[in-house]
Amino acid sequence: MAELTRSQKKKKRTLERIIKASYDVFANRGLSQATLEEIAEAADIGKGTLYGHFESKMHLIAYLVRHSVDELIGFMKSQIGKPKNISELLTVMISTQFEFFVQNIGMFKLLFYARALVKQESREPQVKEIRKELNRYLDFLSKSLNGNVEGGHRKIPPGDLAVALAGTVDGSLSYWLIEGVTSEEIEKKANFLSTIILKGLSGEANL
Amino acid sequence: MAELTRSQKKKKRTLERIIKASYDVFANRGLSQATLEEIAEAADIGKGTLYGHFESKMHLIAYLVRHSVDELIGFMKSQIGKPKNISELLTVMISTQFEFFVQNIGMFKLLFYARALVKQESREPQVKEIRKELNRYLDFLSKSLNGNVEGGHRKIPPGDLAVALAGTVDGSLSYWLIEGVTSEEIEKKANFLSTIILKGLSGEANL
DNA sequence: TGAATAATTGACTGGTCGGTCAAGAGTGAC
DNA sequence: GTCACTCTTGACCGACCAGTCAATTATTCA
Repeated sequence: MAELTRSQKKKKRTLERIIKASYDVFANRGLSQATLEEIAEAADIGKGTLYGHFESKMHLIAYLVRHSVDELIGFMKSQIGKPKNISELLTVMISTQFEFFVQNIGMFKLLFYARALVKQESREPQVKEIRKELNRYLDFLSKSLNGNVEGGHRKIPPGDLAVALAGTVDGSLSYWLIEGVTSEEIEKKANFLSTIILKGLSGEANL
Repeated sequence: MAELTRSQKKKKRTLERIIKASYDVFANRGLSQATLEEIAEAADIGKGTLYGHFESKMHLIAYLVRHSVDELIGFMKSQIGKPKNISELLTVMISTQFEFFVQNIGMFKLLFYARALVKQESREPQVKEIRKELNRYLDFLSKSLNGNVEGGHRKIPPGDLAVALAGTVDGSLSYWLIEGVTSEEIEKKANFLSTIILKGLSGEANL
């Protein structure tokens, strides 16, 4: 099953280097500013090698978005566990999201840029796929909010709740990053914000 | 004072056309994808004319960001008036922000792209100015939250409140735009979100 | 009117960068 | 070893685009 030849293993290692380098370069330089030469340089490989792994720059970006969403959802799942009531669930979901992004600023920036990208008209077919990935994340939040609560109909459509959650976390983070707030400070501020949102949501959520 | 020659009036009209066209093109195509040819085409002027009004593409972007922030702050000021308590103030500030952006999606997108831009390392000196503009908006929110309330110290630093406000509104809107939600729906959803945030903030704000 | 000044134009240029591909290096099987 | 196959490479190509500038058109004012 996992019998990889030396050649395949080498290729896999190269791929991993490409991914790591891509996150760094895209996060620091932006999707458009980042060049494939920069990425190749950062990954310490030749530019042509990139095309052995990805069809185009946009395919690479789409891959990274999918990868980020996978990681984010995976981490959320691992943290959500089996909370007893919606209040607990909301607390966990908000703080987990903050935690994940603070630990993975590169992914946060990438997803932020992706959110900008899908607002633009584009001839690139990959953009549609990227939009799908962002919606997949919202769907995951929706489902989690809907499924993990024991009975009782929701007054708030889960989709709206999901947007409120994701939007608040992402929006706040995006402003803090502009102000140059440090990770530690963000952690503290995020805590305070969690409380606020939680209070608001809980009240409305017919807790 | 306002004695403009015909020549100056013409130049002014051209400038207005450029600004209008720039918003359209930048909003729809993104800061990088948008080309000066497209903007000139949309404004129905020659490309060279752009350089009679702006030193460079980045200067144009910086101008638009400043202009958007001016408009946004102006509109907020006109709506805030003299609310009696913080609850009223918060309600007005949240809904006003939503209203402004729903009415001016182009400016919303531009400011969103600008928020992405300032996260990227860049050799362009104009980017620093754009960052300043975004912070100017946060400062305005801070000051409004701080100044317009009669006595009583705040438990929450106004700066954090400002980020919570702006972040929530911008973040939610950015997700709704991805989902393709219509203006009417946004207005309704925004209302609901206002309530949530308000409840959360008010509780915490020691109302 | 006509000379001076201001505004506008769009063909052109130089640099950048995504993508290509023929050549080379590494690996595997015999 | 050696042949076939896979992976990697970076010089090169063509498209694109910000920015320039000499020529053109419009305005001003005497």
